[in-house]
Amino acid sequence: MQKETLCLGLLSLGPRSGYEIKQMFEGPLSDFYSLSFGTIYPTLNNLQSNKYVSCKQHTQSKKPDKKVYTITKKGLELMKSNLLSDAAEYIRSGNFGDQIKSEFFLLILFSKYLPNEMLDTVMNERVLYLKQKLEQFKYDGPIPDELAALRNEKSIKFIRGLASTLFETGIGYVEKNRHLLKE
Amino acid sequence: MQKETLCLGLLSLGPRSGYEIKQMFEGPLSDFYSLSFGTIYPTLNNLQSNKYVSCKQHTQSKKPDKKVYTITKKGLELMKSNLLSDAAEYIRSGNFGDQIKSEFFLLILFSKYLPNEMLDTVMNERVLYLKQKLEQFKYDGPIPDELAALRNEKSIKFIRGLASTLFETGIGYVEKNRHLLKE
DNA sequence: AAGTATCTATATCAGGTTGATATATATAAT
DNA sequence: ATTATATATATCAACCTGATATAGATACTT
Repeated sequence: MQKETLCLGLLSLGPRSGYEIKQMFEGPLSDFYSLSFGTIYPTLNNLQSNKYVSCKQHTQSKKPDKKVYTITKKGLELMKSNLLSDAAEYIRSGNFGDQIKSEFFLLILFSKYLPNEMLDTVMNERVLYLKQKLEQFKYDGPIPDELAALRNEKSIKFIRGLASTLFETGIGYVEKNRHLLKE
Repeated sequence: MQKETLCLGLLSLGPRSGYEIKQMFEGPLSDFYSLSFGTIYPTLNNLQSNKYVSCKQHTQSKKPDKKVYTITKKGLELMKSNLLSDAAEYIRSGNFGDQIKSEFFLLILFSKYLPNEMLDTVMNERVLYLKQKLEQFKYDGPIPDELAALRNEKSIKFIRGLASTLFETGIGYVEKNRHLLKE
């Protein structure tokens, strides 16, 4: 998916700054997709100069200006149109898998060359990480209003459920089978 | 993990050409990690000029030479040493998650802007892909000798089991809950 | 029998992305 | 008082990817 379409899509969920978009990629989206500042900021500037988003500068005393972007009608139309062609391209290409780089997996793959202590630490930290992530996906307590609206979105519900199930399964498998890597 | 360490690690499983390493990334490794030709070939050349791998040219009549690389003792030592520092860095960094770019996830996230037919096709193709992958991970029939040796590796058994469980869970969830995205 | 497509096999490179760094201030912790 | 962390935007070298070039073998199709 083009970075423009992705940024427009995120802005369609509500007005946000570049910094806040990055926070989404580092938080709830981190297990699915990510973009760096070096991509986000130029993309937003480009979208703005083509009138796909509008920008309100929130001047804060002696802090750098906070630029909050809002998607325009023109931007929403472009997003919908691009999304459709992206989906068509996804089908056409035949690449239905995800692009993944897993450091953890590589460490497991070559684990016979690692001391047992190191392998244990890697496993412990990974399981801890997965459990934290699971809690975040399952969390149903109070959150800021603008995020609460997202909770009711069908796609968000579906994704949270999928992520929870997968993380639970992953944790269970690792805890049950990690001993197999030693012995 | 450095590309050198990764290539050495794969060559530690048996001698291979650059093309064959790429095939591993497109096949069984595709859901965990990948490198492109533009990275693999220069890396192998670099490893060779530093004597971490040796190279045997298999001249085939009028086909381009096939360069089969074998890890050296020096290379194995470098690999083990790098692996240890990579594991330490994994712990130190605090980044226990994987780097993921999932086109499928983005299409689901923005699925309310997609026509139902398109969403159905995306879902059908994705489930089909997951089922094929699952079969590959579970497959226990005859395979070439050099691959059969890998089957007995503890790490491979662990990973195949993990992948099978996760794919099964993913397929089950999508089939049971995909209707929630419409309505 | 000729033509098309796909597979093996290596190599290079433009273009795009990342990860690091720079800048500036506020706040929390030590 | 100092250090570390968080907010906030921007830029850029270094690196990686995806595309393209080359070249012959094999498979299939009309």
